[in-house]
Amino acid sequence: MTSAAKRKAETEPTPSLGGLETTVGFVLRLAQVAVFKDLLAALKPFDLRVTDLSVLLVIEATPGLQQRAIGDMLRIQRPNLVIILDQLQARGLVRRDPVPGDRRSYALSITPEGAALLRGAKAAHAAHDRKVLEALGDLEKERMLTVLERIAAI
Amino acid sequence: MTSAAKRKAETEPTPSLGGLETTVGFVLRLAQVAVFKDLLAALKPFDLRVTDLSVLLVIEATPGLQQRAIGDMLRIQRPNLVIILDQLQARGLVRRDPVPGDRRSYALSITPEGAALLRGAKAAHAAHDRKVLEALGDLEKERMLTVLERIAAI
DNA sequence: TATTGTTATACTCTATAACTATA
DNA sequence: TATAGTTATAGAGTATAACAATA
Repeated sequence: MTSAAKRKAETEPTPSLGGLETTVGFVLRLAQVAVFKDLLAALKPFDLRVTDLSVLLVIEATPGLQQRAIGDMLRIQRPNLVIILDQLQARGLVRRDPVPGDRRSYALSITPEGAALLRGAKAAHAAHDRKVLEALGDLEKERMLTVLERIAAI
Repeated sequence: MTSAAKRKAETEPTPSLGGLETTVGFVLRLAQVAVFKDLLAALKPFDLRVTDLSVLLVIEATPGLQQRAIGDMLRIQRPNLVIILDQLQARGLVRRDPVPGDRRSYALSITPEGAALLRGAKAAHAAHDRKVLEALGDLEKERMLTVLERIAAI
């Protein structure tokens, strides 16, 4: 041990997280950050952020949906969703079509190009999700989802 | 049903999350946001953010700790931690004392005022944590922590 | 009056480069 | 040369107020 290291060992106490490490909230946060980082990396080849993918998935699942509905479902503020859709539309991935009977809103849908990109992105998403599921071990996914939903409803 | 509502029902399909709702990552995110929102509200009376509390807890648990060590433990970039500590110090909650043998760094500690505030904040934190634990139902906390730690290590 | 989408803006969190003073 | 703390700044992500067009 060098004298500097020795002095360091004398001076610095062994650090502790002060109980934080046995807190669900703290570990929940670490897990969520890790999952989003991993998913973001997986979506990199498609130039999509996590939010972009979620918006595309919702539109694909329910074509004709209006912006307001998507924002409500994904908890994205309307002004922020405008920007996201502008970008996706500029890339030719989604369309904003007129809604018969309501000229205020748009019917959103995925373009063929969007669908093609989504196929790859969904495969990457699935691979990522499998990694997360492996971390669950023998804890059933449904059990985990139920608990997380209950926490989300706090 | 009004004619507007009827037209709405005809036009808008029943929306779906497109499989997102059965994804651990998505629900994990909802849970984490809910937990942090609840904790932030619980800490409001003490004028502390979640990060402030975690920093105070770590310093209290290990007095004499240096800024770098705290940043590493809590995953806070050093430049950002400077601001946080500046604020806590300006409020008289923490102290930056000289470290014998290394004039580059500071030994951090909680002041009596900080300790007094922390007592209340810790009680609020504990009450919040009990709410989270209730949402776990019969799933043991240790089991949950283990799974979340494994996910965090993805 | 209320609602959809929009614009502009602000606030928080997080991240990076470069500096200083020490080691 | 490397490290601790700092400064300045930039980039996400998120939030609110106010507007135009339409209901």
